[in-house]
Amino acid sequence: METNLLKNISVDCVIFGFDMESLNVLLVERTMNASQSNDTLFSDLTLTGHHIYENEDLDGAAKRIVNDLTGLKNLVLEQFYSFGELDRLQHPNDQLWIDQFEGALDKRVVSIGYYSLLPSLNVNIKQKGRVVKWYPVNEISELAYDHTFILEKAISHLRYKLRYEPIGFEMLPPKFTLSQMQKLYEAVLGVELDKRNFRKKVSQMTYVVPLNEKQKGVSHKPAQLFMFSRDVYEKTKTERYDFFV
Amino acid sequence: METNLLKNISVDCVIFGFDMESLNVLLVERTMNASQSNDTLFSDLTLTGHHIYENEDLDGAAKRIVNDLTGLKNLVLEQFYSFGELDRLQHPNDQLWIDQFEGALDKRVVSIGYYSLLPSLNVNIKQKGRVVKWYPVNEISELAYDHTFILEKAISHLRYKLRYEPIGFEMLPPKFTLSQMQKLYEAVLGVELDKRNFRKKVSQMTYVVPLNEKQKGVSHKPAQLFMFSRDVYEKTKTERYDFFV
DNA sequence: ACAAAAGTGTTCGATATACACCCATGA
DNA sequence: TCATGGGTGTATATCGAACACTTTTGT
Repeated sequence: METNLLKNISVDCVIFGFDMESLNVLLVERTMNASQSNDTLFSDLTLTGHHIYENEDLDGAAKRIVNDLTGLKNLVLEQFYSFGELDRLQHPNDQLWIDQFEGALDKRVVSIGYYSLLPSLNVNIKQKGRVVKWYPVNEISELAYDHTFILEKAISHLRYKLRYEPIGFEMLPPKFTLSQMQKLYEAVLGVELDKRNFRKKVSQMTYVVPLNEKQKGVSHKPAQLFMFSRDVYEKTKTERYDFFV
Repeated sequence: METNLLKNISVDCVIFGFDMESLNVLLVERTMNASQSNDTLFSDLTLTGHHIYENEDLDGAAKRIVNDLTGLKNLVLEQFYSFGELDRLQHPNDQLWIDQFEGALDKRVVSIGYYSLLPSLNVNIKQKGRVVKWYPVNEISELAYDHTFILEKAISHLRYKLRYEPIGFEMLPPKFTLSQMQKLYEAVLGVELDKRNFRKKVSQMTYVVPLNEKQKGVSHKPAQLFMFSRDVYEKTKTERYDFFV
């Protein structure tokens, strides 16, 4: 069914997850050994991406890439920016890697950036011989290729969007407490929020609906559980037309 | 200096302008005549775009495309979204056009969308045998290719951004009145604003600075002139970390 | 009984909204 | 002197920020 890969176009996916502590990203280890001695030449981390097929659209490619890694379907995927700098794959390490493993592909590649929000950290990552792990976004240093830049763009896009729209619930369990939701907002926005003021705001979000159910098995007062209703959100949202200073 | 065109990648530019009345877009007529009879087979409108060169980055390609059409350099250019639907160039008219004028290019093209804001409508458009005109965004019906979709994305991106950041001054003359600025905001946001409340907000924008100069030659009370200082803006802006319901 | 997180209200200042009249100029 | 758009202030309602104690559960 799938045909040729387009050698100049790829999709890179920034896969975000939340573990009730910090905002995390899935990264793949890229380790290159010398062909004879087997010494490690370099070892670094990349986002997950792939070239697109000729008969596949961009959203489809993003879906395929995340699905190949996590086995998940129907997840939130959003395109946020495209990257086409001339030198984006020109680091010597990148060149070595590309020559060895992707020799047929072109050195000039424009990559379309997508991000995905995962339901939780309990997903089973399909490792396929590569080491894939979650890393807290605050503890990531330099990535391979231009992936540090791509990640930064993704984070600021996510942050920007969360400020005005209810995204992010996909990183919480289907039933969540308000404290969990608050921690998510704090992790994404990188700021501490006041509990009472937070709850006052949330109580105006008609699409965050209380369930007839409480937390169980916690050694403190069990919290009320809530769910996010995209349905209610879509039906009640109104366009904002004013502007802010 | 420039080398090969990448056959699978193009950049499309949405060029916005403002004439103190409405928000406008530059569109190019695409008219196809039958080879013998010279009857018009179809005639419609497109945005302006072009494939990118192998040794040119995305921003550079966008700059080149707008410069070719307007002769302007150093204008605001911002990437907003990329378009890669399989059927985006599959309308029979598009196929006819591509076969005739761009035969060497591939039928599978991913296009990176940029928008540009022009200083005014007084720019000299380089016509190059094509008919290029400004059209009020509210009066545009169907465009060629997937350009209606691209335009819609561009408008909503512009609108979204104007609500939170001072962009759009590039569509005003360097010295402008508050009424002109208000009309711009109304045209972009698609809403009427209260004059006194608008001015109250603007007076908090330290980067909109009054000049020692007034309008001349108008048959009513001459208005105070203002300028936009990006410098002041960059120095005084603070990150917002809170969120809205 | 203790530890741990849940849950709750008020005050104060800032900001948004609604609204109407006089002013300076050119024709 | 008239037509045209420029320029201004106040009252009211709403929203954001700061802040501390009681409740419920498991151990």
